[in-house]
Amino acid sequence: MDTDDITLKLRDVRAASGLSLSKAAELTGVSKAMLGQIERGESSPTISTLWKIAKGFQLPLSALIGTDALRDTNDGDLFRTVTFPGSIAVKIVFPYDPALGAETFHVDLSPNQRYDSAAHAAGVTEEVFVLDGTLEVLRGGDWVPLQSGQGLRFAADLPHGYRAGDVGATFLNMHHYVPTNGRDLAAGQPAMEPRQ
Amino acid sequence: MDTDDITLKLRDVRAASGLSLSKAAELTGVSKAMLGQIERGESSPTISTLWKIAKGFQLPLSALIGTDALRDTNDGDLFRTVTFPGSIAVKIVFPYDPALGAETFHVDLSPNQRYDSAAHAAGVTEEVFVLDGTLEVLRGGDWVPLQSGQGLRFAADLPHGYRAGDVGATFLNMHHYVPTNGRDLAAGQPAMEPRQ
DNA sequence: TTCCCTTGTGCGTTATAACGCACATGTGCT
DNA sequence: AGCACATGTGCGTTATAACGCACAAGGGAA
Repeated sequence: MDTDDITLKLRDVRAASGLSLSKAAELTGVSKAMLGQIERGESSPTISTLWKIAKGFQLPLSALIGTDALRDTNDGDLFRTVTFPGSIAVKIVFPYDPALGAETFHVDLSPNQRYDSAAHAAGVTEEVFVLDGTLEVLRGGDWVPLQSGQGLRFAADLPHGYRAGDVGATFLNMHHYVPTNGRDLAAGQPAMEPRQ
Repeated sequence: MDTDDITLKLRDVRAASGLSLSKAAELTGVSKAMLGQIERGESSPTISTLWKIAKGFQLPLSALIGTDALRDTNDGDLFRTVTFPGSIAVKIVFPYDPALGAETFHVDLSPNQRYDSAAHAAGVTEEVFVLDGTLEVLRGGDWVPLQSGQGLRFAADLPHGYRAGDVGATFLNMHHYVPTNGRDLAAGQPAMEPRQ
């Protein structure tokens, strides 16, 4: 999905409305020369003018931008690595997306390695799916044993921890945050600490 | 939803990944001075640079633009009926939870077996993580090849499909639905005003 | 035909997005 | 203390988005 699709979208939208460039310019507050250039792909509009156009046509921005571009991530060719406080390295399988409120990590623990996590924000839920080895998850006050191919879902707004077995453990770790409505982004922060 | 929220979104996204401006600049190909100005609302980025940023962070554009602004006016209510049409055997790893809006399946395809899925409801996002074998995912007209350990996130409100390789494929399939809590979707806000 | 209007595009100027570099501050380390 | 490094911001320059205006092409209507 490319950004040129905006040109097609705008052309279709304007054609559907039956408006000329002049009237569209008068309606949106964007000069008709600029509208023409955008439609021809000769200019990459700023979001400010994109917003003017969407407002003039009384349309959401999604009507101008390709829907695939709004949600498809880049092909997961290479994973970025992030380090949690506690010095375990995890790989990002699916990065945090505010629209989903979810992120997925790929974690690898050496034999008998343990990692404890403090309580996250209220409402945060974690899921664990063991890919290889054996793992124990501290949920509430109990260590829940998991084998390869097994999963566990638990509330992460309590202290919890992970402990690998004698052969180590590899598992996926999904974080689900509470849906952030609008601007209260501070409430649904992902759990990745600023660390390198 | 105001376009200034892009500043908040970008700040939040960058903080979530724990990246500095310098590293974010190196990752996205956008100068750190520009990233800083965007975060501070001192500049209205073009969609071209917005695309660079999204690509660098491996995020969809919706992670940077306010979701309210993107919502389609006639979306209507989304149905949470999960219909995973029969012909293939799936195992429920994590059942559907209304609080999360997510569910996870464990799918096993025999060699060269193919499964096509019709478009789901608008806004549904799927994630695929290959556990074993090789898999190809039909996303937006293209077959994306995936190997064991690789993942892909894509919009599932378009026709999509799965095709196993010569050795079959085992993969996790996560479905993310959109929370249906009523929100202001027609709220049009003015664009960012040019500075003087 | 001529006149008038509207269509979309091209041109020159202005505003500003984007860049590279340098600076001030802060933090950790010895 | 001092040093080294990283962070984020300010400055000057370049690239380009956006503007206003003017032009050429295509319709009708007389």
